[in-house]
Amino acid sequence: MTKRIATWNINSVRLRMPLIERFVQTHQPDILCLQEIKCRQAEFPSAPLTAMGYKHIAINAQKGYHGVAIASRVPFEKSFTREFCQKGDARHIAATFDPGVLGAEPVTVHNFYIPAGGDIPDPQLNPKFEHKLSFLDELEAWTKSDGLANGKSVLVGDLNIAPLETDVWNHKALLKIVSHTPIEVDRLQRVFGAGPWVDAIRHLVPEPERLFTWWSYRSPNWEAANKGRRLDHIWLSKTLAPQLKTMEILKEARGWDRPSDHVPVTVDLED
DNA sequence: ATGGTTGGGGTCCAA
Repeated sequence: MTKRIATWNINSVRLRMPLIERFVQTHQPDILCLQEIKCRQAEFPSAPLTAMGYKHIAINAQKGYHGVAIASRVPFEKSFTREFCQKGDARHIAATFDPGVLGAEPVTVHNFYIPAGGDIPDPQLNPKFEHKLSFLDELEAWTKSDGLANGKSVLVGDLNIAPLETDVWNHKALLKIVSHTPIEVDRLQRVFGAGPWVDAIRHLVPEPERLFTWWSYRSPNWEAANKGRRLDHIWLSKTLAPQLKTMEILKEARGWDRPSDHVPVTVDLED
């Protein structure tokens, strides 16, 4: 059976439960990775998710900010989190699935919410940008030391970086805008250069086709202006690439009532 | 170059 993995920066999970229900009804993801849940552990809407079939839930929460969760219809063997930059932020959670769920071998799904990085693209002047770069450095070191890509791994989430020229609406205009600056794109490339990783979305839809997963709230006519960026990602260990069948970026979700500024991204993996 | 909007928590910060 093919399994569908979805990633979605939900921007307050409590507020968006009607949107999650709508997405689940139409797309039936098996494994749903959420970022920016913005609630404490006890406030996470586990009951309605369980009622929708997501009986296996792992949460890394903090009050008010950030927070990530994995809700799955298929059981996972274990889940774990890692703290980055010793800041106490809830920006990572992972779940390891037994052989038979996502192929013949165990597969770990990592769900990330990488720091946005503030406005000024200079780590000397902007501690948030420094945090973002440090987070990426730590992630690179971890993927190397633990051989994340050598095993069977899926890495999803809001990485807050649009690495390619066609991942933004205007490459030149955004070169000094945090999310598309050469310095952070270089760091991200180092993360994924540290192992044999495949950008699942670009593997299926290569450049120069433009792909966006986020449109700012600050643009009243987001659809007409279409000044988007591809901030949300799904990467696979290269050994999983043969199982990759399809992907979808659900752009229409940006137009739903009281939307997140990010839309769901899904891939289908054959086992 | 600037300002635009949204969410959470609480009278401002993060995105």
